[in-house]
Amino acid sequence: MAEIGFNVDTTIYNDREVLSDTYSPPKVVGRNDVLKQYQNALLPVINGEEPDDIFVYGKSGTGKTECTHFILNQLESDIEEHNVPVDLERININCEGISSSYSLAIEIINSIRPMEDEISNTGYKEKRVYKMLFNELDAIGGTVILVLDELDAIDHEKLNGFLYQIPRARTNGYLENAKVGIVGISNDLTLLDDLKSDVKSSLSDKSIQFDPYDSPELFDVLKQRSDDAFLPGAVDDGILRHCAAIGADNGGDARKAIDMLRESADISRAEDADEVLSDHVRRAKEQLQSEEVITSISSLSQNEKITLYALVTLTADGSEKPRSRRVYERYEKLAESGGERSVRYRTVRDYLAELDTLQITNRDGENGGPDGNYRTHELNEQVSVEEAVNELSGVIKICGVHTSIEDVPTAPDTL
DNA sequence: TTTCCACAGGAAGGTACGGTCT
DNA sequence: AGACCGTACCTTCCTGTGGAAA
Repeated sequence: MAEIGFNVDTTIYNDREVLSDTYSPPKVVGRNDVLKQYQNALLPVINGEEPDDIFVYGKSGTGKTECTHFILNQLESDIEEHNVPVDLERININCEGISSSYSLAIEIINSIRPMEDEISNTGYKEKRVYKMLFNELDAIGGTVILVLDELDAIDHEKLNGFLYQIPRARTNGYLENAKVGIVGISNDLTLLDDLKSDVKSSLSDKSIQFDPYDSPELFDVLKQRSDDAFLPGAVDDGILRHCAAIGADNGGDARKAIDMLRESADISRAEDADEVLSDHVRRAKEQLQSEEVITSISSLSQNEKITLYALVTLTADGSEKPRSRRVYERYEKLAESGGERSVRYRTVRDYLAELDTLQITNRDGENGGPDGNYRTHELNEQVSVEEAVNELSGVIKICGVHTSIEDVPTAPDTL
């Protein structure tokens, strides 16, 4: 048996927490222009006026959330420091997993109320929910900023209700004590297009766009973090530039670049290396891509997993880029063998579209032949068969071994 | 040129479910 | 207990597309 032992890290990290998602750096790097816009948009707050609603948009990892918290922290400390007579309360809601205005209102109510007074997610009439919400906000009083992160997670059209109600609550007499402003953070600009015109016009007045970071900006971000995170000599600027370049190639996402740096350093530390090397970065990149896909697979529904499993077995059978109909036929067989009720072809097409969106598979449109246009599907090159089969093991147990799954290679070869 | 075929995808509606209200 | 509410998941229907065949 190999000898197992733990060594205290004396060469790489000074403070690994600095590279975590939850860490807020004391200074924001490379976003001065948007911070200025933010500052202007929030001026009514410090003057005790009704706050404007602000719409913040940009791709993920462009610093929207970080800048929002930074500027609001700054606002709070300035109010305190200069004894400004403004009672400011901030309510942070992450909208991931929230599907409608109704659910959002309930989420806010429950975030204000103590645990024992929380209400359930369904059952109440919508009007009643808004009444409860306004009561809670009014009880807080003063200026209340609702920070709604990942607002685009909510079905765009279903957001109209909430975004219509809140700004008008005061004029309609539902709010007497509280001045409520919304800061909506979205990865998706089309959110604004899908809103009703009156809702849209009030939001678009104060919208702030976050562009993706370019490579030099990402370098500055990484440099700032690495100075605190690492011991001297552990990471040189060349490694930071490497991570920055990968980040810039992946949509200018600072979070991804920081994750890449941390993963590289973890690999380096695990190997007792004195410093982070390019090879560590390369392996970290592969590992993170693979992890992302595997996480997506584990979150799929049972039928989506069977659909993916159908594609895995077809691919293992040597069927290159099978089309939707072929995947469906295999899916039906698998579902049947597992005693599951199979869904219709139309639904499986939706599953295949979802798998493509999650980048678990690649979906191509083809034109030609007697069938006109059709779609073909293949596993994303980052998904190894072994990992996919591991993640789908629950489904495989149910469906049994009725296809040529025995032939699925278990070596970590990508297909 | 028209018709047919196989397909993609949007829209609307059905159903089951977990919840509250009266 | 039964009406009602919102949600998730799914089916059905429909329109549009593009190549082949008539």
